[in-house]
Amino acid sequence: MPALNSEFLKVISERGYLHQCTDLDTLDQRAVDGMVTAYVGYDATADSLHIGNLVSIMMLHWMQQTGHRPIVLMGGGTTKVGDPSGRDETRRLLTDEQINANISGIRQTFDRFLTFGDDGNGALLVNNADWLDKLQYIPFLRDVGQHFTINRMLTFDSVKLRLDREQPLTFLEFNYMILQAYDFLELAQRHDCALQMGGSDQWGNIINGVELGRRVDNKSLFGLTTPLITTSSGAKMGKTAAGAVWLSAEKFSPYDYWQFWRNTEDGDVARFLRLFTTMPLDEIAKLEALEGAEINDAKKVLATEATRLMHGSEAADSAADTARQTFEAGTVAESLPTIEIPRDDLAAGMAVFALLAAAGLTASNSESRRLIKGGGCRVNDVAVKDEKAEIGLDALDGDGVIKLSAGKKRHVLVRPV
RNA sequence: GGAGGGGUGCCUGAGUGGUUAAAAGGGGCGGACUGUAAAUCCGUUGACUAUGUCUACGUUGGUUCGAAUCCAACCCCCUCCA
Repeated sequence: MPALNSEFLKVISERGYLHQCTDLDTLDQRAVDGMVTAYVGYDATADSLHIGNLVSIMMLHWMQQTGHRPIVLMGGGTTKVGDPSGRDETRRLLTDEQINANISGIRQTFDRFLTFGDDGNGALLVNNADWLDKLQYIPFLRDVGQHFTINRMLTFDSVKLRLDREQPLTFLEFNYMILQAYDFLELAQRHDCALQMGGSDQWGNIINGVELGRRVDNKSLFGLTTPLITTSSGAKMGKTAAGAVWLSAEKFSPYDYWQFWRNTEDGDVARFLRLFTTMPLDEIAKLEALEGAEINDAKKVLATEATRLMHGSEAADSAADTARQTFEAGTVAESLPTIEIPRDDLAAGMAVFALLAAAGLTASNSESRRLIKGGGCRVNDVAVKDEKAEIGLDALDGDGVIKLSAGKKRHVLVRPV
């Protein structure tokens, strides 16, 4: 790879965000010559983004930090179609209300990473429903559709894989790549956007946009993708006991978020520090040199820094402190997740398995019983042996709470009210 | 429209009348070992205050003492033909 000259691409490349680029040298020169405008699109399939979106968010962040202008494209229009990439099944169709609610949930995340504004390199947030909803079918087919051949569309992974696996692909979904390509064209025309970025699974969709720009407006547009982030043992990143790792604090608490990063595999720590924190590379290099149990120190830095970016310093420090008290000092941290239960219920005696389920540590009473039978449940750090065990007010500790644990890592405080 | 194949638990996938809440693997959860890591080993993996009851093999009915398994209708998917 030739040496990069632009600050933007240097950072992107050194920190590990760069996977593929349509024309790296020319893009590099553009970024040296002046401000580049780039976008990443996010479909509104849920009311929060998740950890898988974080790489591209960080890339937008660095882009702005290095003097360029990021655009966040909310897929209010494309969500109505559904991206078939990487899926065997048609996406569930969402209503307009759901999509709009999801968009308002998602946009909050970006305030942490980008500075929005109309002047200079202030970030923009746009919604492709603004132009897609208004499209006229025949004019669109004539203006845009003529530039796509079915022959070529069938060769893209998003389509090809589905057909190869003999899974149905609806005509609706088949149109997704055209609409995404058209988005790029619109953003190029409206905001002089020259670069689309995204995950490696978006490569096909992205180059369609690049080609459409050249054919329709004779513009030279660029595409750049990030690698799919997996753990060093090969698993897809971002699955925990609770499901996906969400970015919104409502769906996934800062404490859980901190814990997620704290439990990173050894082999991933340095890579994740580069990708998911803004620490200088030389400091990361120092942490990377740690070996054995000392890697835990690097993991704590990773957890705190990543949480700081997402939820702020206060939440990050608090999560780190809660973890320290719980795992290292062996004390009961007041800031652990807490559930409240009626004092009368507790006074009458409550089955531990019911409490586990009520605390959300298990999904059902049956699961609670299995947990207890397997020796995985503790009350105030004492293992519960009898699956029918009950506890009452006498289980309250000096602070008036009960510490309930499922396994070694998941703890909840029970507070009578 | 015609012919054939198929729809099983979170996923993949066995099972063609009865010890089948359904083999096996994956994933998840818990335990042991550790460093809140990985690897490995062990246990567990429908619900219900529970030696039992209920719900579950696309849907709805039927046959039978007994159905994921047989029959009928319907829904959905795939392949080939028109």
